[in-house]
Amino acid sequence: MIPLAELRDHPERFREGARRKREEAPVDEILEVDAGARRLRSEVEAAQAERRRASAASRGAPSPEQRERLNSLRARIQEGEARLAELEARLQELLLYVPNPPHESVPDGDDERSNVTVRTWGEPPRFGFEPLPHHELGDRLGIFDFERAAKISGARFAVLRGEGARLQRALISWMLDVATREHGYTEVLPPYLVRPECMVGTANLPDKEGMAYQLRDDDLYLVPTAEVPVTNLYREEILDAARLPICHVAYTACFRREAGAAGKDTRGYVRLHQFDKVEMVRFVVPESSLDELETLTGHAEHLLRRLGLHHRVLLMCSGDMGFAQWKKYDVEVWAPGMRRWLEVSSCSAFGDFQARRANIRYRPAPGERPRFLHTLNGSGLAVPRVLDAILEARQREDGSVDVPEPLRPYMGGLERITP
RNA sequence: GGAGCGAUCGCCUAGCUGGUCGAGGGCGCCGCACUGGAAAUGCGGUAUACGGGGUCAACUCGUAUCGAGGGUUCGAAUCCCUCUCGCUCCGCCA
Repeated sequence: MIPLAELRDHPERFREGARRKREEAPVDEILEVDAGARRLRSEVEAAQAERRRASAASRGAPSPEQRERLNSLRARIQEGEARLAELEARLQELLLYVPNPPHESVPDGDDERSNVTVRTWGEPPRFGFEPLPHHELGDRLGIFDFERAAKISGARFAVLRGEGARLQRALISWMLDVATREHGYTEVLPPYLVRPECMVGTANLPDKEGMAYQLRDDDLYLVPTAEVPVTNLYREEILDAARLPICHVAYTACFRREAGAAGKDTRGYVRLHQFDKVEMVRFVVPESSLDELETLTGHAEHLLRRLGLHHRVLLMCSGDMGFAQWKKYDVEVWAPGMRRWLEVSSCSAFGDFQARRANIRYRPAPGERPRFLHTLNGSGLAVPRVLDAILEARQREDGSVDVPEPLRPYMGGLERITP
């Protein structure tokens, strides 16, 4: 949510922000509704002030004439209030559709072609043979079962078996341990079902309606990412500045309808309706927001370095970054079997955009007025694609796969998965 | 699923025989006094939103806000209705 007062004073900033993001923003309609609401509000307030005075003056025993006048005042006030409530509801609704303008360091561009590679780590692994894509490796190792997944749940679901399931579990545990032990995060294990206001708080609603699974009999959504429950942990709260930054890491399964992705990534363990992800969320003071984004991105990269996986960091251009983000980096890992980059983390700074929606504030110092804090989040990491990269990058000619060093303790010391 | 209780200012709480209640008390916090310094104590201050005025800062005026919405009334935190949320007990279940 963007501040109305700022939009009123500088509408061009938000028009420009939306233009850069290649999105629509109902700026003119907001200005119009706002102007009307303001006019009406002063009228209603004047009438209320009059009623208040008159009612107090005639306290206890209003004369018939006074009574009549007050009754007509009440009618006017009620009518005005009703119309005002409509206008304000409309205004609030419209404000939810104004995108967060990108930070000035965000490059302009239409789509992913304008993203900027800020750094690359490592080299693509070399093989003395033709490396296989992970789904073929997985078949040979017997760790994927897409056919039965489809039988029980449909397309874009996966069943992992044996060492595959174990490897996934190892990745989750290891990533949580690195985040908590080395990067200073506090682990939380949140609910997978959330109320609609949480989805609005993180801006997964109303703009991205249709992305999340909704329950039929209860007004709840299945979380599309841990970002939603974790960010909303402190909704409607005023936090002590001394507590900031608050850093949480959470593992959850994530559920996405992938409605707009028909035909995309249909092969392999890449794009699923349900997948595991470890997510980092930071609540910070506004001043440190963009530094925090670098820190957060660094944490995601660190995991890939430890796994020895070739990866790169992209600064998202304005047209490719999404409605709520202020600035965003994607971290992509190289999958040599498929010969393509896989997005395994998306690290975003939101400014106070989410904090306004979820009403998360902090008190800078005792006695001072509360301010909105800033939120950030980033994957650390999306598990399936990391697993893909591991399989593909660490495969041998005989179809076996070396378990990366850091994960071995989590696999009972297992060094290699063999067919 | 059944029964009951509750929702007030950062936190806890009073008010609920309708006006003097934006709202008392305590805690916390801020300032001052006292002190060598501190504790204790005393005094004062301490909500948010929107709008008007303003050297657009301090500040000041107005209006609203006692879970939400509606009703009764000249006037509602206080009375009535609906809803939401939370808690407790019973049932059920892992």
